[in-house]
Amino acid sequence: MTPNSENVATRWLTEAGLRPTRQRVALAELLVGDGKHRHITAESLFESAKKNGAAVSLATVYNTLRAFCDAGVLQEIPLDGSKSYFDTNTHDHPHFFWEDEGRVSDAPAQELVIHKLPEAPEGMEIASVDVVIRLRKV
Amino acid sequence: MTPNSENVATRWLTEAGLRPTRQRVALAELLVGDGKHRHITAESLFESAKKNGAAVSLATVYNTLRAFCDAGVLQEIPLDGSKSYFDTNTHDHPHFFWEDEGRVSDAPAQELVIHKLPEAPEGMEIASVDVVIRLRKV
DNA sequence: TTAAGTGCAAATTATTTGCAGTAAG
DNA sequence: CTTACTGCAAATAATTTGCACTTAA
Repeated sequence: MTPNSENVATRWLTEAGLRPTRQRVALAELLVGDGKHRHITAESLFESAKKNGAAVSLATVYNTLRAFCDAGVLQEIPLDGSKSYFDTNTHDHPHFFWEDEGRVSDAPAQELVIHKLPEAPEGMEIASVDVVIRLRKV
Repeated sequence: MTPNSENVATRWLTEAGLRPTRQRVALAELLVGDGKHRHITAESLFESAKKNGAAVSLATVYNTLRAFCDAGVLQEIPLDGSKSYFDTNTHDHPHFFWEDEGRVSDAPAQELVIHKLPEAPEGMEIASVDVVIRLRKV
């Protein structure tokens, strides 16, 4: 927790048009406090919060993640399987999914070059292009 | 239902090493009976089965879809959101996801050209590359 | 002051499982 | 015959919601 991580978190929230409540600031601090991107699930964020002594209920973690997504400062990573994964990096970029660990990480974006992309059908536009590279042990 | 769709379905099952029971043949017929690819959910397949007079329980639909995936003749489509989608086309190919309808369709594969792909990290190999193009109304 | 946010516990949704019965090889 | 499959109902897992309480603006 850097000295100004709370300010970073608070700014991040207000810029997204979200009221910086105690719980939200605590969660935002864990997400963007050090300027690095994170890949989390509701459960994993809830655990880190507890570890950091932040009193937040699991329901609030869910509601907060949903609010962050709606505000556009967080993005859900499309994976099959039961849990939802979120990423603080909201730019289109590829992900590695480590099948045996059930873990997500960023794939180097500059190493993915899409040369040609299908056009959106009539009356539609492309909201995003999600690329997930699934990895398994050799 | 073409005259030989039952044979197609039965062959599809036995080739996958699955016992062609009455329920499985009925479901396989709905999936591959006419040689076209399908995008379905457990619920949607259950509904079509009922509509076609096939008596199959929902639990069996789930178990069967899981068995088909394990056998490699069906593939889960990675999407966020609560439901699981499945595709009878098991080759790596891009999908359109129609956000407002919650529907999946194939994107023209020949129009996606990936020119450069991140390498798999040490000790890992790429199992598949999933590309989902999310569409929204203009 | 007041609308938005929070925390429980209960509800919902998608999916899986235990187990007794049924059927395919 | 024997082992895998099926169906139900109950269990589980992730997530959402209703509602009384709290708090930021």
